[in-house]
Amino acid sequence: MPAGERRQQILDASAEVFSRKGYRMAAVSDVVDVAGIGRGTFYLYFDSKREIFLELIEEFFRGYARLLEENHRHLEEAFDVQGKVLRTWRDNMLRVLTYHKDNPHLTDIVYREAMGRDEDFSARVSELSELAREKLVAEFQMMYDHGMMRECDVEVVTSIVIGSVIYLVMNHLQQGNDADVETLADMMVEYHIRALIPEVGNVDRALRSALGK
Amino acid sequence: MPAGERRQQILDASAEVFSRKGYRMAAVSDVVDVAGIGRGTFYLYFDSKREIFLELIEEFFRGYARLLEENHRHLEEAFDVQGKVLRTWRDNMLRVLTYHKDNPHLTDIVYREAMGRDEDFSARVSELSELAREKLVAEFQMMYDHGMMRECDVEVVTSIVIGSVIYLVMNHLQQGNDADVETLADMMVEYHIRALIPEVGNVDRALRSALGK
Amino acid sequence: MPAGERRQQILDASAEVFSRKGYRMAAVSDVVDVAGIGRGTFYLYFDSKREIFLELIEEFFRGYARLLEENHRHLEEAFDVQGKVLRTWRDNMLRVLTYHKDNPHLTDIVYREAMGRDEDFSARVSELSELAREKLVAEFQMMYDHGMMRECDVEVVTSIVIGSVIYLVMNHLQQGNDADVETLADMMVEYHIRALIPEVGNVDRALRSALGK
Amino acid sequence: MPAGERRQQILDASAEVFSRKGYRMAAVSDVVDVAGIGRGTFYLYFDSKREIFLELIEEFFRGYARLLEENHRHLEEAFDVQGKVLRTWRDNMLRVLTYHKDNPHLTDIVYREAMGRDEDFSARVSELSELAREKLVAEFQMMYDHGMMRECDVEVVTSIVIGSVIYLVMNHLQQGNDADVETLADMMVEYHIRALIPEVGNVDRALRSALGK
DNA sequence: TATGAATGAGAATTCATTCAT
DNA sequence: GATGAATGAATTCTCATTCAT
Repeated sequence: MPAGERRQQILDASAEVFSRKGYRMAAVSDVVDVAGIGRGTFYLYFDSKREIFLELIEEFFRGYARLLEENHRHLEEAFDVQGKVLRTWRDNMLRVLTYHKDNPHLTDIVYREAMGRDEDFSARVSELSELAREKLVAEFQMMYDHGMMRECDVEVVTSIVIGSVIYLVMNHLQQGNDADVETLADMMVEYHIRALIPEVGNVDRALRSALGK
Repeated sequence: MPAGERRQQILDASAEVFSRKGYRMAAVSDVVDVAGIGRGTFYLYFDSKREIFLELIEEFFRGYARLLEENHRHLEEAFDVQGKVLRTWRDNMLRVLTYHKDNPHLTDIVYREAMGRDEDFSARVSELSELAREKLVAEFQMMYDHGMMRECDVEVVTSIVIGSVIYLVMNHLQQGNDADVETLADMMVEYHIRALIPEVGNVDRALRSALGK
Repeated sequence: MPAGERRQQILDASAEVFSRKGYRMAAVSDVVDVAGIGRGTFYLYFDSKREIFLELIEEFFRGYARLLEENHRHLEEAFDVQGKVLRTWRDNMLRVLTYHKDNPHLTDIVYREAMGRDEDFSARVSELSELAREKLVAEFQMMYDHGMMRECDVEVVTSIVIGSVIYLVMNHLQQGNDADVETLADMMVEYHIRALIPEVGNVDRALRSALGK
Repeated sequence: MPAGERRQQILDASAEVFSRKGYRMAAVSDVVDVAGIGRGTFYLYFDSKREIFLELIEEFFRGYARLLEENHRHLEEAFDVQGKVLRTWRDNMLRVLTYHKDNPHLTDIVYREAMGRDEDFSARVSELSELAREKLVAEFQMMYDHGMMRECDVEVVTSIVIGSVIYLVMNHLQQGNDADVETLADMMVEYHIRALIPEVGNVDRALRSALGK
């Protein structure tokens, strides 16, 4: 089997195992059993249990960062087109939810396991979280600067939105709770638009624009 | 030393240790060192490391549940008084944030550590989280039933609010992030009132009523 | 059992095991079996297998260094007394051989195991060997300076004597080969006096003086 | 590449690696890396790590035994020629030192590593050492029988000489300690002649004869 | 009640050897 | 012949828990 595939196979197995048992409870033994390989083979591809766990986290944030940058670009472009911003923001939210839904194990690992204070990797996790957060702050700042948000503390607002996304994902998109991701995105967007719109009188128009109805 | 005090002393020590090092990294050894007792003494008061951890979690949720019930009662009573509901809701939010701020170790343990999938206690944590969630759902349902919320999915809204609270607490009230809890409560309440108010035209009045300005 | 005794008990057991099986082949498991203690108990007293091995080596060289200093002092004092030097040198040699005979396990470990290139401790072993060697060089230099040795390269002579001592110890005093240590000392002393005496004509007198016959 | 050459190439690589890292620390991996061959190729030429190590030791002792036999023959022949014995003995010593100097890796392996108690090969090493020793004992016995040595314990004397040779080699001819091998041989021979000569009055003549001065 | 030395099950990791290509 | 990916037995070390004092 080609080295790349074998590596991915082990990554996949470990994602499943870490998600199911948690980092500490998961033994390398469990991972190799699921991957259907020998104990030593694991160490041909990864230096340690810690390393593969970090790799999964990096993988999640790599994809997430890419997505957020894409979103950022879409939003920037949307400002040039009349009435496009909110619709774009809604599409961005949909992509964020979809990303989590499509990567249930990684999502689980990042939001449940990696948060834990494990001196082995909590520093790196904080760093990556912070990077993601900064991208979101930038996005909100941009909307704020374009007068699309009422007077508010952008940092706090970002926390509110991120928290609501994470909690929504964990409660409605994980573990068989497969709510319809489009509906959830619409609800989220409506919620935050109502909360943030500068002129409440424009709410209906804004919602129509964002949700395409 | 009286048994009760000794027990609490150990609980306090373990809260600090678990919060600092995490459940898995924290050794019983660390706890007894901080508590200034012998290794065996620990086991006179608690059956196991798992048990004391669960006890801390129960302690957090016991206090939280009491608070939420109190909040619920206040809200119920508020419905009888003209223009009191939103102000009460704001007070409730303040109490929720204050509770977390006043119990930083327990907050840390519950939201960072206890989330982890550990067969030792994740079942119980889910159960307790669910109980807390149900109380919040009930509160929102009550507001909804009184026509204080627009047409929406109460479950989803509850998730959004809970997520925003947790993330705000973890990012703005933990670890030396000493934001002013009243200001945060006001921001939160304004945010969610704007998002949820049935008639957007009444927003200013609602905010004035809620925030007492 | 007092901590000091327990520690010594483990040291003794490990000396026996390391001497019998060698550092690499000896498992911590073997040591605790011989000591009659639990696996974890070992780690209450020593940080690692490497550490206890180094401790044994340090123990050997600590005793050896003390002995060599004592010898040095005796020799210095002997220069003040007519006809005492060679006799003292013979007593010193006897003490050296006796030290090795009395510490068979440590001797075995130092000369057979510790010589091996193990990056874990070979540096420290070299350092200690060098210290012992320097003391012996000093002793020979002192005799040389007092005109008790013919013109020669003191470094080379020291190597010759050390080598002969080690090989004699390993072949005649180890593993049940318990030759009489006094006889061996006499043979050694006679050998080296003959090899080193400045005036060959004085040999008989020198030997009589050294061997007390 | 012809099988014989390939085999020797691996032997050379392993000699270097074992000498540098020691038997236990050296991985088969290191050997194949140095030899520039594949992992499996190693096992086409040698059954195991143990086997190649033993092979190196056998190689050392094969050469050494050959040399000692040659020395023995020279000595036997020397007895027929007036005043030739000591000169021959000196030449023999020179060849012994030269052999070690010319085979630094094997020397290192035999005297540092192979001494270790490793059930894998220590029995064989003892056997080979004993064979070499016996040849040297025979040589000394022959000299003793021809009245060229004073009354003494030949076994002990052999130990002394072997020990001095080994220690001299390890301290003055290994690892960049590039002493002149002829000078060392002369010093050694002078030392042992002085120590062993039956009539001390003949020492000067003996030394002149041995060292050719 | 309080103690802390002792325990041993369990986990991560290494590396000599095999074998399908 | 040559290769190197795969293997798994074996080893070191940790730490929650017990129990004799």
